[in-house]
Amino acid sequence: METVNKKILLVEDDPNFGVVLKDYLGMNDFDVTLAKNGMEGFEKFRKENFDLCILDVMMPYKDGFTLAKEIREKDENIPIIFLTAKTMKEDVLKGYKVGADDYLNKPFDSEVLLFKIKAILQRKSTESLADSKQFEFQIGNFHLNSKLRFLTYKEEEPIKLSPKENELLRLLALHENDLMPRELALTKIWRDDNYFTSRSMDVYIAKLRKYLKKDDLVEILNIHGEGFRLVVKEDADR
Amino acid sequence: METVNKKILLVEDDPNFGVVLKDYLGMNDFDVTLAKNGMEGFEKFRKENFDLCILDVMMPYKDGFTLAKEIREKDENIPIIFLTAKTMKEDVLKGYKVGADDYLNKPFDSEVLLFKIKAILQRKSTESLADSKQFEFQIGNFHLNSKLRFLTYKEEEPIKLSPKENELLRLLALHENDLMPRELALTKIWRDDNYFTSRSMDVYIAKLRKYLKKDDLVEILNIHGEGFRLVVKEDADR
DNA sequence: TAACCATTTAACCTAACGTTAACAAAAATG
DNA sequence: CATTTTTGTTAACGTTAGGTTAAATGGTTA
Repeated sequence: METVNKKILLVEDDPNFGVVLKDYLGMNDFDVTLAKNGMEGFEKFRKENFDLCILDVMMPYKDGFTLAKEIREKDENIPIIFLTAKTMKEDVLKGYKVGADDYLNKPFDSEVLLFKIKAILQRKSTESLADSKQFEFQIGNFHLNSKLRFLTYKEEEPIKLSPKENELLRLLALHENDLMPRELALTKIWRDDNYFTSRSMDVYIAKLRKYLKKDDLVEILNIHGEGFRLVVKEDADR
Repeated sequence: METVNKKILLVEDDPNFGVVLKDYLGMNDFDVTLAKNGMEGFEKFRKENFDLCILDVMMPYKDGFTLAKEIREKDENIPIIFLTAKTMKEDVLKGYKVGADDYLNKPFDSEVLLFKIKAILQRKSTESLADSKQFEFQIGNFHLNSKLRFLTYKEEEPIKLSPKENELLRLLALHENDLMPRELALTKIWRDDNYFTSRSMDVYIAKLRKYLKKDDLVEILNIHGEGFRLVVKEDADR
């Protein structure tokens, strides 16, 4: 089968290390573009469509986090792996805020990096099955405009939705009458699947249920241990 | 969320190394069963449902390759990783013949093993998404939706099934009118074949019989000492 | 700084689930 | 036909997931 190599943007200021890593990844069937600093990295990012970014944190002029933030503005889904010399907690936190997919502390085993890359790309590729560009939904007698974050019941005044409410309802709508796995919402919306994000999600399910109570045809059911299901019953009139 | 740990069968004759490795994997959220030789390894493999096998090649009585061949006869898809002291070409070839998924030469970096395991399991799990599993069944007048865990009788309100009820009924349906061996359900669903899981399964058979009582055409028969049979009689009307 | 809003965290409660025990019935064994 | 093994059924129990409300946090804006 014809398979195109995955494209990786590698931003690393140490030229020796950068070239070695680039060659290593190249030998493993990745197309690697090497940038020597954050500035150059962003330029290259804008010109090409990469599948994954590997960013050194400690770089002159523009550090990895700042670069990541800029990259995220252009593409909120691209996987980012940080290379960092320090294990400092604040750095890790900072990284997660800009949506790091993984971390590696230098020095690291190159084979480990390879497996992380493969694992992330695989995860993303299965996730993207759920990716959709649909932003408007008819849900029973409700209409959801996910771009404007409006939920309208019949001819009433639209209800304003918060970002999280909106994303969650949209994800449910994308799976209308089908299972929307907990894990999917947590990784897509909260970007982290742990006890607290899970509880947070439950809070938002409660909020959505409150909104949706207006329409008897619509309800959010739980499938224990699996996720939720947005059920839209057939209108008896039709 | 209910996430069951992956089960690994580790067959390693060096007791010290075996225990260390078992503990290390255990710390990383794997359930590891350790066997001291090929014989014991195969016994344990038959009793439980593992997700992956790690086999030492050099072992007394029964070497890793022979064991792998036996394991492959029972399950042609289970991932196998070989641990070997030598890098000899013929061994590598021999390993690939029995379908090795990966190799590690001793001594190896434990973190590398960890990433190999994760990568392999992830690959297998996405592969298995593709081999279209059947999740919907017509059972007499019942309809089973195994994805949403619903059992619907004619036009009545669907009955919610618990995960175990659902899996068990699905397994019976896959063997409709045929024997569904006890051992199969126990290893596949309970992942362990012992007295207690066996009694637990009987409890679930009772629950399913209660649900299925609505339809005279459907019943679960026991075949003493063998297993169960989901019988669907022909509808006289058709 | 105060006031506001979205989100997270905490606390507490209920429902769902699976296992186990206990006892009954049926089938196999010899 | 007495005994053992396997299966059937019910109920109690402990654990975990989910539901709900309110308070804490944190960022933004006036």
